[in-house]
Amino acid sequence: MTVSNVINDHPHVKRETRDRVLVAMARLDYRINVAARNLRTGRTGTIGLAVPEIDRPYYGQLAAAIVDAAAKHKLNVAIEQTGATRERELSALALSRNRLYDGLILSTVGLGPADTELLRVDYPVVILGERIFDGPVDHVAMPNVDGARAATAHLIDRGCRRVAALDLGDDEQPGDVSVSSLRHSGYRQALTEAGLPYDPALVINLQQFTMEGGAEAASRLAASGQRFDGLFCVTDTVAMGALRAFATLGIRVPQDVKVIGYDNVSESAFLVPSLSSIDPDHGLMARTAVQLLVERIQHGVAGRAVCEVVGGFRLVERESTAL
Amino acid sequence: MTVSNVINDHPHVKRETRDRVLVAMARLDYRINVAARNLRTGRTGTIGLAVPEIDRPYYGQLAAAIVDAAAKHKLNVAIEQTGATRERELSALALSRNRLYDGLILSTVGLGPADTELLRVDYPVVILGERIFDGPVDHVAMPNVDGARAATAHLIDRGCRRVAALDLGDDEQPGDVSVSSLRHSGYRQALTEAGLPYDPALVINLQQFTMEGGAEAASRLAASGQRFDGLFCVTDTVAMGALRAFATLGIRVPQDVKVIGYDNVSESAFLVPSLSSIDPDHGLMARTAVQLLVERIQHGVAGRAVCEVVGGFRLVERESTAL
DNA sequence: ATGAAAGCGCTAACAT
DNA sequence: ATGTTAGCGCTTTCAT
Repeated sequence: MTVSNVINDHPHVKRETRDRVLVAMARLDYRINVAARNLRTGRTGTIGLAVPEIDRPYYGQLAAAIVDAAAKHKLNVAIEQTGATRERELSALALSRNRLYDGLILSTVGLGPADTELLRVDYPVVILGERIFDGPVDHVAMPNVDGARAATAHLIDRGCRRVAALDLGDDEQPGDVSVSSLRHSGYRQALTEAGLPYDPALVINLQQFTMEGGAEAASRLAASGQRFDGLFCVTDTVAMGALRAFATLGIRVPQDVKVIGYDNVSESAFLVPSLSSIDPDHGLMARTAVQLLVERIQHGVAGRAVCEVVGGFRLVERESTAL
Repeated sequence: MTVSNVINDHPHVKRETRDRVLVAMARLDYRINVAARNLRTGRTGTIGLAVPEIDRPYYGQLAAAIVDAAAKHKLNVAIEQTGATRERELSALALSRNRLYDGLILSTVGLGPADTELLRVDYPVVILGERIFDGPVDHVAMPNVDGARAATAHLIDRGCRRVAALDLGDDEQPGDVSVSSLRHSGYRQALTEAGLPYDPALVINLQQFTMEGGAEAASRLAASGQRFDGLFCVTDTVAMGALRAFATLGIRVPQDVKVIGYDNVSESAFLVPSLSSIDPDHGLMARTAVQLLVERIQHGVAGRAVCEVVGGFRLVERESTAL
């Protein structure tokens, strides 16, 4: 017991006793058994992070920020890949429920508003991303609508009059709060505010939010014969694919078309041309998500009212939208 | 006990009994307590993955592959960021020693040959990367020398006669087996084999293996006044920075300089110009590393002789080295 | 300031 | 096929 007190830095241990214990520990090459401690305390010291795919720049950079933020609370981070499927997002939830993790940060993409009730669980969860509003758990959201509006307004401000978009358009159910539909509505708002018409022919539906998807959609846009002088892309990764496709097609950026993305991943500054983007401050989002989770872990799941945090953003102007 | 047998799919449970147990479990919303199982079995079902930074494309893509490979063995993956420092690589080792993980895949960058003995631990470890040869643990290595030689030979084959390199040069201790020095020696070998002189003025030392580092080093190379018509970069990420710097400086790729990288990260195919690279087959490396670790976990750390696996590679030709 | 007792929830080994 | 016993290594509680 005194050994336990020494290990956990409890007071009421005589200096000399502590030293004797420490010497013995060193001599025996003693290692604490984390599993036994977990069983006894009910805590694991690990939080789960479920993201669609860790090899996408956006999630990689988010994960790095979360690992750092968690380390400040002495928490480890276990990463789960959900492949953006509803099923595997639910299975990530189940793992936490098994007390493998003290809490879970879940980047929702597959879960929809219909799944709200499934999130009503008795252990700490923070949603990072969209698709579920007014759910039963804390939520750290990006300024999707405002950011997309600012991005589109920036294109218009730079003289674009036929602004296209690569996203999922209005393809989804009403009431949809996916990242794509939120950003899409920001795009539409900016057009309206500038007195420009919304032309569905300028909205190209992506197959996936990847570089491949962006390149393919941009090629379809160019092949459609529609005139366009600006392009809003739902993510920087998609924009990267679009820039590549335009280069192949001989479409010059920014001379022929100005392009802007969303996320401001670190690659964007190094593209040719460098990519203008909306920077939602990943670091702050990560710190906030971890902070909210830690509060739930420490004060119980019902410790305070559910809260919803929406971050700010910054418009980063680069070559792809230069005059 | 019968409940335990049902949970673990043991045989010798009557069908009817099993069903009764399952019904009761559902009714009580029973969740297995992983911590208790861990304590009893001595396994956690989680392996650790320690990489310098998860937000670098190379490590992100490696991590994704490892998470997938581990999932096939029903293992979770916890990610540790070491920041490429020796100290934090050692601390990742310590965490596993505390039985937090069943084993550890360690991407060494900071640990050197002098630390070989520190790896002589009594739990499963696989080294993924370089810097420690003939160590006491299994090792999955890349074909650094051969790959770099093939990359450089490709530049020469494309007509380059003054081939520069961005890496750490010969700056390090003799006997160094860092990724950089291995690739550097491949670069030199290719020059020698082609009968070209090795010119230290064409080797620019990187501050860091990042896009920023690559851009800065490429600018220094251009500013040095040295003529060069080819550039071997120690990683694709560094090459991405170099391509960006050349664009800023008005140096055309591939007309003025041909550029090749190493790693074949997925971004490389989408750059403008797209980047030629050496593809070391991350998926295979990841599967091999997990396989080796699982064997150690299942059959004990001393189950078989230490083994060293070096993967193959593929030269991927893209626009940056076109004629 | 130190220690004795109890038990977290599971499963290996051993009856029955 | 099912049940009993014991104990993994720690920490909370309660003596001393």
